[in-house]
Amino acid sequence: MALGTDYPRQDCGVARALELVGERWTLLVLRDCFLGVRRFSDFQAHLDISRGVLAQRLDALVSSGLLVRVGNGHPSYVLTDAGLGLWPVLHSLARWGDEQTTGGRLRRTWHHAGCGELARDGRCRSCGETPGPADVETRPGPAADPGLRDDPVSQALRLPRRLLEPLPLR
Amino acid sequence: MALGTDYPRQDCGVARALELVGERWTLLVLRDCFLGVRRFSDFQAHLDISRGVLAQRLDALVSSGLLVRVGNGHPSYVLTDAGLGLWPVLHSLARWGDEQTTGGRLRRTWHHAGCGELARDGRCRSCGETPGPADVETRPGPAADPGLRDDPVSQALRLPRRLLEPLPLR
DNA sequence: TCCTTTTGGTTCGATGACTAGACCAAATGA
DNA sequence: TCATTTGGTCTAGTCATCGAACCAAAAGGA
Repeated sequence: MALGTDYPRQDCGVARALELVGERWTLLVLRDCFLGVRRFSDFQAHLDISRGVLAQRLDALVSSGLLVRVGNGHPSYVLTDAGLGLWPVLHSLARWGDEQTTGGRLRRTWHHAGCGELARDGRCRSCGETPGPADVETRPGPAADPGLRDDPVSQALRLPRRLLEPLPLR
Repeated sequence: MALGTDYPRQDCGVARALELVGERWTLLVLRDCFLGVRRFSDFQAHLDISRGVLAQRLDALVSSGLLVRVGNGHPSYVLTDAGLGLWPVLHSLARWGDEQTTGGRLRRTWHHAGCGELARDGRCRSCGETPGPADVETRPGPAADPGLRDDPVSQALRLPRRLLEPLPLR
């Protein structure tokens, strides 16, 4: 890997993970994948990321096997099993970020679909299971700021959504 | 925050979290804090990080309230409650990084002290509890590479260690 | 079919971040 | 008291990221 992106002499899973997902924007691209974003222009509209960096991040995620490029023409980018394994990381990171900056109120809530809300450790408060991302539903939470963005992706995310399902755009 | 480090127009806990801990090296500094590293020179010896960036990261972590500087002379850097809240993130990230790069064998294992090994979701396989970091013990795992480093911190981490306790150095 | 628009990029120059290495003052230890 | 360690700062060079312009292929409409 290129200088400035790897940690070659660290014997630790955190360092190996950060070589795959530690660059600027990468975890936000993957978060969007969980939310149902799949196409280049939708990532761009939702993230305000420069096109060059977005192209480089998508390429890197595909070549490291976290995303697959689906379709010949204008492709979709879809999480692989390796990418799906990041769900616990992204869920705990989202919760911690909200806790630090809103005093515990969430910008977005996470639910075991048809059951109960998820606790901090990812378990359903109602049934005690730890659902995978395909069984999780998300909704805007009490600390959401609807005035911050108005792109089509943000609009679609104002309704309850099942994770991983493509957003109803275009 | 400086340009290139924040995500000002993202209404999401992940973005807020990454503004606090998303810069290069920051999560590895915090990982070292959980492992018991507390002093500037020990971070430097263990991380091979440039001194300027290490100083900037420690300053930033102190001013965002994730670390406190303890002592007048040569200070120690110790996790606050806010910093301790990152334990689930770092544990799941370490596991995922190992899974991606060693085929599931761990570079380091995590145990509920005096009880059982931790599962991927942080629960003790033996008693079912989810211990906080103060009750977790860590040991080199089957995928550890003892030839990679030979600094004093790495040597101290070859024995079982309780998280958060200062390493027996100097 | 042709024409237009959208999409998915690439390329460019400017700016900001990270690097290794030199340097230094205060704290510590003998 | 003196030498060494520690915890930094500073600098010049390299690398990454930025916004903007540009472009070809794909998709959609007449």
